[in-house]
This record gives sequence, structure tokens and C-alpha cells, in this order.
Amino acid sequence: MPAQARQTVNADCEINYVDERRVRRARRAMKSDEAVSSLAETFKILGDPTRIRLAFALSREELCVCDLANLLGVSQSVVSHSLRALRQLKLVRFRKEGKIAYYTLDDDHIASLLEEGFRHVEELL
Amino acid sequence: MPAQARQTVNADCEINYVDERRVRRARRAMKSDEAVSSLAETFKILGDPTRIRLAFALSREELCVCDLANLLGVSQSVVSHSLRALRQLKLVRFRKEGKIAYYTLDDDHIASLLEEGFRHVEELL
DNA sequence: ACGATACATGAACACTTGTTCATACGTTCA
DNA sequence: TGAACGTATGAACAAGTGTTCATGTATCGT
Repeated sequence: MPAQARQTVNADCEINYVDERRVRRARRAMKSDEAVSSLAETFKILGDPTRIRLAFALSREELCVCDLANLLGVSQSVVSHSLRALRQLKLVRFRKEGKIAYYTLDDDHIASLLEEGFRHVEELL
Repeated sequence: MPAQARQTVNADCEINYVDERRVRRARRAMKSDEAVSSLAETFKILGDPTRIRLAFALSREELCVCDLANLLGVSQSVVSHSLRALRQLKLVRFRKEGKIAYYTLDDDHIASLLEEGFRHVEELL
């Protein structure tokens, strides 16, 4: 047990068995607070069935708000609010053609994220 | 405009311009409700800075609860509660050695998810 | 056996979130 | 210009969430 271990201070466990090497390696690898909280917001937005279905559909097809409401079987208001959330995080983008707004995924990373996520959960069924 | 378009019914927009082909393609590609809500729960759990840092650290190092608390600078209770959430979704697993619980990521998909997610957000900084 | 340690958990609270309802905005068409 | 349509948004409420505090359980050293 390394001597420095005793330096670590935590209200609940001021312990002396801490594996300092592992902690230090983990600390060095850790991402910035900015990146972490930004990623947390992204995951939080995707942590909703409606928005997942929206994003997934938009990763395959460009669709307008009304099409999306029909596709998902939810109200136009829900779609609009949901799209706003996705828009604010730049997950989707849209173009307007007259009064119709056509949405698509803004980022290939998000499509990959969804693919990878579905691979994960489908493995557990 | 295809005739079937009129079949689509939605309280807010019973429209006739719907692009039926796109909607049908999207509907066919859509994942099952089970997969979607399961993925939503996974993202929801990861939609929190503390749990992201926990998961990310555990993707690099096997660590005990107290090490994690020290690493993240949070209370043992927060770590325990957070790990429980991750455990319930089978995102982490642990082994007990005496009174010490060593945690690791349970699934490579989750590590990929985090990597892909960080690539996404770091591109927007 | 006893105290200390490492971890888990339940309750309670402040805070956030998703949905609904109503309404507003911009565009098209007659 | 006015009505109908597609979309956006604000307010309000129920439901869910993260944190704290207190306490419980299991293990270790003495």
C-alpha cells in the first residue's frame, strides 16, 4: 500500500487501502467537465421513447412534423416540443418549404449512437 | 399525391399531402416498443454527469466504491445510489472481495456508446 | 465479542420533466 | 383579405428524479 494513499480525503471514507495508481490513471483519462455535462445532456434528451423514435426515424427519412406525428401516433404538440429539444442540442436540423418543416438528423454520430444502443439492448432481450 | 394518404388520421393534422412512402419506409424500419423503451432507459441512466463519469472511469479501471467517491469528489451515498442504477440496467457488474466491492463496466457496447458520444460532443466545442 | 470499516438502502425534500391545453405565428389559396 | 393549414410555444399540472440524511448489513482486526 503506497504512502500517498493516506492523502485521499473523503468525508465518508478516509481510507488507506485506496489503489492510488488506478485512481490516478482514471483521473488522467477523465474527460473535461464541459464534455461530460454536454454528453449528459445529449443522453438525457435521448432518454425518452418518443425522442428516440423521432431521432431514429429521422436517421432514415427526412420527414415533416405532421408525418412524424402520424408515424409515432402522438399529437403534433408533442412532436414539436420534442423536436425543439433535439434542435437545441443540434441533434436535428430542418429546412422550411412553405409552411412545411422537413427535419433530418444533423449528425452522423447520433445515428451511430442509436445503432450502437440498439445493438446493446437487443442483445439483452 | 397517393390516394392512401387520406387514410392517415391524426387529431391535429388530417392532411392529404403526407408522403406515404417515406412514412411507410420509416415505419417498417422502426424498432419494437420493447427495444425503444429499453434503450430510452439506458440513455436516461447515462443522462447524468455523475453516472457518465462513473461509467467512463469503470470502462478504464476496475474500482471500488470508495475509490470512485474519491475520484469524482462526491459522497459514498451518491456513488452507491448511482451504481445501483447502473447495475439495474446491467451496465456495470461487481465482485466482492471481503467488504470491498470492485466494479467494472459489464458491456463493451456501453464503452463504445461513451466513446461515440464524446466524439460527438467534442466536435461541437 | 466489539468497534471500525465498506457498502447498501429507505425516506423525504427540492427540483426537473413530459404532457396537455390554449393560443400565436407564418404561409397558402380562394 | 380572410380562412384554413402546418408548425411553434407558453403556462400549468402530475409524475419522475437526484441528493441528503439516517440507518442497516456484512466483514475485518483486535
